[in-house]
Amino acid sequence: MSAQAEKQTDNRDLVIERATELFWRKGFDDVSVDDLVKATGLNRYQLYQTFGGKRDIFMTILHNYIEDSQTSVGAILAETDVCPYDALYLCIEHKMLDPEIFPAGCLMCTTAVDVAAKDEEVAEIFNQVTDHMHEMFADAFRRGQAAGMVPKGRDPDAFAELSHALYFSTGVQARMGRTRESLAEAVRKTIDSVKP
Amino acid sequence: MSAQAEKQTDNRDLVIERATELFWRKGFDDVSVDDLVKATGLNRYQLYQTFGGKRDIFMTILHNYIEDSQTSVGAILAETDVCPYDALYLCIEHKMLDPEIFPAGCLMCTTAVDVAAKDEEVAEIFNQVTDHMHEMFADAFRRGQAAGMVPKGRDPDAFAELSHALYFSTGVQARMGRTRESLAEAVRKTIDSVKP
DNA sequence: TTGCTTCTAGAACGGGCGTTCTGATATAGG
DNA sequence: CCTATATCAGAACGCCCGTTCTAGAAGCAA
Repeated sequence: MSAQAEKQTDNRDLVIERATELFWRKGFDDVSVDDLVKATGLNRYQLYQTFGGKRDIFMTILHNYIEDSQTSVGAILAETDVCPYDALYLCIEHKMLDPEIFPAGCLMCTTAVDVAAKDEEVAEIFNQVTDHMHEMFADAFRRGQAAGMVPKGRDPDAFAELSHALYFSTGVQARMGRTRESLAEAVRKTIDSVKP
Repeated sequence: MSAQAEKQTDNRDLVIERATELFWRKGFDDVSVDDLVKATGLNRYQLYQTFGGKRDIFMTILHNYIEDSQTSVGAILAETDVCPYDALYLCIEHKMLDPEIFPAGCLMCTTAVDVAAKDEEVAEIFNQVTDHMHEMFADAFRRGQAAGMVPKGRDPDAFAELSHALYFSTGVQARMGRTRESLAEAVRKTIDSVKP
């Protein structure tokens, strides 16, 4: 019983992981329920019973993806001996420039363009996530200021906005055929050029 | 004959304008041929005879959009009495923050995420456009340096990459429910914070 | 008017979608 | 072993898509 429950959990996590990979790479519209059946190993019956439908599966993996993103970005920004600008690069590198992920970009970024534009619920979620991420980057910058790593005169909110800009633009450019190396160098160069 | 030819041209331009508006706002996949028939006033027969099919219509309006973008961005960057950073803001404002356009974002940006990721021809076009835009921004920066408006020590390529980053991220954020005012202020603030 | 070409509106077609249904199969309790 | 419940694979359904086809209206020269 306990072993079975555990196996169920494992399965669910694995299913979410496989579905995430699919939506991330192809975008919501280009993933069919057939694709999900093939990728997850679940049949239609299980898929509909467990999640409810295609959009419900998507919402589940989206929430999961957001939580993971916030956790990993938070962990990188929490490193007290890394200057905020370098931490920003590490966040982008970790989320989008890993060869395992590239050129899928960022699921939030892709979803923002093709789903959020026509789905208010998703748009509202993204507004909240964006606000939260903004605070995380601004806080990291303030900690960097307190630690004397970045000048006190700079505006933490401006740093947060710059972070968003680099993050989202990397998510777009990854999907439009630019090479990983070229993109990584561009991000690195841009950050270096605005570093105090 | 000449009047008819002129009317034809007018019609074609109008058709392209209407189709562009549709694809820009909704994205390639969410525009049906029925939508195009209703929006353009052309019937299926004319549409297929004139352009060839949905993807051909899209490629036509995409090329047209790119040409217009390069022209208008080039014109803004050519203003010799505006510093490159301010010109960058004006470009973004003109292309994406106009209330007439907002919150459609940028057609290239949207297409990059949902079409270019699965269409090599479109990806190749975007690589060329991106390179061209990069040169335009870098050149403008060099002219600004020559005119003494920005310090000679800064890297024009880094400025061009920053321009891309702000441009693309604005294209994403416009479509995810952020208000025009908030986005405009964010762009303004980010640019100000990295200005020398 | 007649006869011929051009254009029009929408029906028709084949295919893929998300979702639901169903008859066969596996599993578990008596 | 037998029966009842749970699970399965995929057939079926209704819908919308891009594209093609077609019967008839409109335009026009003779």
